Amino acid sequence: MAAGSRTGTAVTASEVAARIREAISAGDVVPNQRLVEADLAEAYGASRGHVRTALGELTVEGLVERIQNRGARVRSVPLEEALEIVEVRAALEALCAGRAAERITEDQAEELRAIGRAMEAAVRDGDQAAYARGNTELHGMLIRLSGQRTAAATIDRLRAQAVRFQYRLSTRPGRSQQSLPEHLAIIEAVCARDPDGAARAMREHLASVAKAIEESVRD
Amino acid sequence: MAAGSRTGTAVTASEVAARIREAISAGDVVPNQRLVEADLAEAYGASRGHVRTALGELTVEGLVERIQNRGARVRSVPLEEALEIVEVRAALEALCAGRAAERITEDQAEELRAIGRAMEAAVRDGDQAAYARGNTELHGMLIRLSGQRTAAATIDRLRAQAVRFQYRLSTRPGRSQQSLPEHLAIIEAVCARDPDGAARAMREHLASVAKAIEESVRD
DNA sequence: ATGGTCTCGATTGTCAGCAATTTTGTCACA
DNA sequence: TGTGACAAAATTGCTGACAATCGAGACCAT
Repeated sequence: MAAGSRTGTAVTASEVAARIREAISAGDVVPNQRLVEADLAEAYGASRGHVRTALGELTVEGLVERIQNRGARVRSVPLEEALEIVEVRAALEALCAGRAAERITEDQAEELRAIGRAMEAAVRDGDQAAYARGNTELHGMLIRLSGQRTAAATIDRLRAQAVRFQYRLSTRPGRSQQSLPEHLAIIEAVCARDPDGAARAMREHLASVAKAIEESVRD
Repeated sequence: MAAGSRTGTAVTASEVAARIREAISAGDVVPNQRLVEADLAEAYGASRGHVRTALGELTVEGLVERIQNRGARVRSVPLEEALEIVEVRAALEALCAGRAAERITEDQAEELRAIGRAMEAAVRDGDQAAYARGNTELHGMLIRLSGQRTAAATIDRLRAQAVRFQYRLSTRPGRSQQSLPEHLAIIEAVCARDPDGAARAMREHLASVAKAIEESVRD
């Protein structure tokens, strides 16, 4: 609905896919919501054919579920699978954290510490949005520093699937107080160029995330 | 070419995708080989539209590369990326091996040991095909035992991408002699219900695979 | 021979329309 | 009121035709 259609511009299938991906990430469309081809086509100013192929892409990526003759809906990821995803992310982000610790330069280490300080400040000021931003930056920077493109792509895809749980978590009161020391431990280990320590700290952090997700669903 | 078209049966897009996946795995089509839509349509007895969506799927999976107006080709995975893939697989299969060690029953342990004995016999008899079969069974069984569906799917997808290097490796003389003890160590740790040991043994095994791949390309 | 331009064939990309299927709405009847 | 049958609407699935694009080879001038 928020999406206007610019007349004249031809919107490709991958552009449509990107828009839908964003809409899912932002929570504009919720799990199990139907994605009607004709509606999307009008909303994004694309042909139905392009919308169709976009939905195909998203199905392979695991964001969308399709049933024969019944159309596409946003896939609803069950708790059990979300925990699996966090487990896999733990393995991969631990790998990345270790590699990052091996490769980080002094300038980059200072940048990482700055993120840590910003997150501390955010917790002190109770600024949830700033904390979430720092969280994203931290994980993103470690993945970038690792130079592991395959792991990066895999993590991205998995995170997109579990976005609903991530969202729940970040708005949970007291969550940042708990995770801040975990994040600082990761930063410390990476800046100390301790690969094993960094990997361990990352695994512990994501184990705590898994636990928090489980608790947040119990309510 | 080997693929005949059964007249009368309607071949769906995912069936075509499966056939092409097989063809890539089996080495019937080689990297950089063009995949012409009309040819595939005739070979598999499908419409061009179905072939098109199949190629779309495979592109998202990373098996196929598409260039605007120039069609699809089998993606050629560079060495550097193949090593990244093995690294990611190491992290994920180590996770699976650990979980398998936690969950394995006595019956399953005996089955695992049987695979180990078969692999020993294959090396003794110089039966490369049997060894490769055991290798596949072993890794597959550990992944299944772990119960980690997300990791399983990810590993599958990655392995399909790097299949060319796997193939090179298995035909390399002396390779099985080197990897047999690594495999046996994994089996032993899993059957001893030692998760950390199993994970470590798996990581070491895949580090050795990475090294062997690098060497095999240098020639 | 070399380089440039042009044309043609091969191939991909796109669309509109129709067929098939599911869902929704209506109505008669117990 | 509830239920089943049936018609109508909505939606997806598919195909065939056409437009757009690219590469190869012919042809020509230098």
